[in-house]
Amino acid sequence: MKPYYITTTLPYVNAEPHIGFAWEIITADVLARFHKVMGCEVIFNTGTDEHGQKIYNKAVEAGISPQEYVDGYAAKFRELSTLLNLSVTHFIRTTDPHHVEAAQAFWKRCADHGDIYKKIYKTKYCVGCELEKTDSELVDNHCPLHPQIELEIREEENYFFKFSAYQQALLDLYKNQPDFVVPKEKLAEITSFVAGGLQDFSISRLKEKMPWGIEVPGDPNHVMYVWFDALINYISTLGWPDSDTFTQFWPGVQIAGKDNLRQQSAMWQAMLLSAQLPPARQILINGFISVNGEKMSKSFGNVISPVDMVKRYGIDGTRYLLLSLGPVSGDMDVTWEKFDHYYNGYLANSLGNTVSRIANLCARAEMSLSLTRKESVDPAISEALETYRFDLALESIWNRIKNLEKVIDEKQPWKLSGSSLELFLRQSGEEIIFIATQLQMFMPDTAEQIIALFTAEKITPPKPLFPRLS
RNA sequence: GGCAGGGUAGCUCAAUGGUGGAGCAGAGUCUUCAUAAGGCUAAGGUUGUGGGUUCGAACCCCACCCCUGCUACCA
Repeated sequence: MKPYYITTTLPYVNAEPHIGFAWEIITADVLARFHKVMGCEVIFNTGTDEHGQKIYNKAVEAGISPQEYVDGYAAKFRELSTLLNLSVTHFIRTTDPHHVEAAQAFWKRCADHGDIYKKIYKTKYCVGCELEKTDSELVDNHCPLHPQIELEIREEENYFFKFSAYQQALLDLYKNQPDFVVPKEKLAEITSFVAGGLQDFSISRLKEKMPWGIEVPGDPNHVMYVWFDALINYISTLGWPDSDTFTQFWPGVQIAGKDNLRQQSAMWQAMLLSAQLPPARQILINGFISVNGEKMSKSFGNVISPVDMVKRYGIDGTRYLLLSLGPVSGDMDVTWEKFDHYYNGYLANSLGNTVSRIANLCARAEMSLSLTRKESVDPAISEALETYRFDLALESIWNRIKNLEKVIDEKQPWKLSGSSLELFLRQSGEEIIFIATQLQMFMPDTAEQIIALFTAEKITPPKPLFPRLS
């Protein structure tokens, strides 16, 4: 069987699971299920990114050990698989012992290849905040919170990765593989970034200042910078360095948010090249979800969590609403009102109601139809999924539902009887089973329920699949 | 500032040189098998602005206005 490997990015565990990540992982799930249906052996990876300064600070703040802190969040992210009915096969935590070993082995390979060196790293420090500041945080080269205080320059010795050595190799990769990053605007963006010149980046932190990380091999005074360690999960989860699974499944497809473009499609690829491993097969970049035109944030109080969505719309309702949002490449704006509107229109009134109509007609007729399921994927759907247009795939399914509704109105089966009624019920029953079969990747439970309903010995009037919201 | 993408019906978007389309919302109408669901019909656009090329422009060219993203060490 052909191997197919897909992975999400690992969410950083300093907050509750976010709707944007739910979107990312649901699209990954559809791709995983799709490839499985197409006959591939599938590995679907996700997990949690657990090291670094922010987590360390939060743990200290909460008065618990970093490990306790991340254990709590890792459990919550693991629950997403159940919450959203995901076909995840691998869940990796960057604190897993195997990942730690793999990260150290990876570091050694980069070092052996001559791509890691020590350098004095200058940081800007605001005495007012007692914090290091990055350039992007500064206004006019001053801390925005303490503009009257001059920033101190502090120096520390860090390990650096020779990112700059991979400029040409990355440009060649983008050129030779025009679908390496999708959508293509993002490939253009990363190409222009890399073409503009690369600076080596620091990949370690002094342990005495920030101990929560993987120890640098051969230097107990340093831990790896969280990015360097986290990216390696994509192969450590496959058992790298010593594993047949790795050789069989790598390279794979990576899904990431647009804020991750550079890390995934440039830094990580350079790291792989340095370790003399093949680059990823493809990076799929998705946009952000905003709420009513505003960025989702706790301070605005407008956060929509996947848990809340599932409570209101059910698992498959949530999956549908997120998948139908639109081309995953762009940003999408949502509101609860819009979600309700689409839920009622597409799920309750269209799909759910059509299933009820036909099932009721069948039940009244008391005929034995003996319908059976047939596995097949509509070419329109595989075509849409090859280009990651989840919205178009769903649209093509809903066109069939709409058409079925038209046929019901035209044929007026409630006025039919005998063989003409049987013919109608058989045809529409087969059509609804076909529709449900197409829905399997998107709404697995709903699909099974519909198929079970219509392949039953005796078809009975069902409960509403998606009760209308008032 | 530079680079990239975009501005089409009230809303979300489709249509890349040949009579501007769909869904949703709103209007009218038919129907009752169904979750007060469904079908049909009509209406709705000077395609951001100004110029140009062309027999013909939403589409190509020039200028301008507006929106979004990127312009590296935040995980």
